[in-house]
Amino acid sequence: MKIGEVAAQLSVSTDTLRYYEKHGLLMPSRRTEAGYRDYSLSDLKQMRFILRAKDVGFSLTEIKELLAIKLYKHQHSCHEVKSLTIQKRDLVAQRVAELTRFHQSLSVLAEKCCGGEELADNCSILTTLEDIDGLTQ
Amino acid sequence: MKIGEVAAQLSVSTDTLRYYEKHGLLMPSRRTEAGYRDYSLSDLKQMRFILRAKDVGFSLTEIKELLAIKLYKHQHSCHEVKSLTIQKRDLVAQRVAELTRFHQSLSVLAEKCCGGEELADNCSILTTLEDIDGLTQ
DNA sequence: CTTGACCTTAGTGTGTACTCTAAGGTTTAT
DNA sequence: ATAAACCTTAGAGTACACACTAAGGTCAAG
Repeated sequence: MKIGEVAAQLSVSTDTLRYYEKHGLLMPSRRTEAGYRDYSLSDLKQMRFILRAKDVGFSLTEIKELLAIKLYKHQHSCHEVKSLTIQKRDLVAQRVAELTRFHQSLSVLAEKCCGGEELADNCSILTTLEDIDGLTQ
Repeated sequence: MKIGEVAAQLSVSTDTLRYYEKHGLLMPSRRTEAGYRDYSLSDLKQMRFILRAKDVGFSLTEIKELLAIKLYKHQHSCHEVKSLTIQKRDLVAQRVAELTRFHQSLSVLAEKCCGGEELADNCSILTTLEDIDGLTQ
């Protein structure tokens, strides 16, 4: 399959496929005489793997690690794979916690403000942001 | 106050202060004869505002908007300020939802895997990532 | 045989928030 | 007078994941 067909079938851009190739995530098995990329079914399968891994939140760098393990499965243990997954999960959990704090603070700010057409001269959002410890107390 | 003193007092780098200036967030009121930045107390106050706004999750671009409103409070309404806050809160909520889905998927993956020293030949994380709909079903 | 759709490469641009570097000037203490 | 500690600028580098561009080659249909 040519790059355009793969792109259409998987709903990605040809740029993305070339980008992944450049970064060692997906090399098409062969090239045509004219130098066009020629993707095999197994290439397609690998691209689906990449997209699914992205879907669950792995970065391209992490996916590259997963692919390396996948390629030589018998040289790696389940422990390694699970470890990567847990690490990522914990990182995501941290980020969720941080964003949840943001959300909480923004909610507090929003509740304090009347939100009316009054001039913002005494807007409680603005004053709270000026005021030390305005959100934590 | 010189840039180094401000930086030390607010625990930021001098680079950050220069960066904020370059991007229109904080202009020191004056310069010394030698061209050194000379920050006033009001500049310090504004920097604290910026840092607090960052703490609650506003981006520098959004903080710039807030500062513009703050500077001409009587030309803006509480509605505008609250609107920015709510918008940001909702954006954060979306991101939290996305990351929570990631977290959920990663947890499912992790639970499926034994995590032992077995070779990864049949690792369920790897096979699930290959398998269409493996996570949503 | 030419038009249009496709492909190639290398390289640049995007957004976010800095961080670092080079090459130099200033201030303060000794 | 000189060294250390500070300051200045412009510009490059970092991470992430692409998107876009230019300049050109290839392929299928009419």
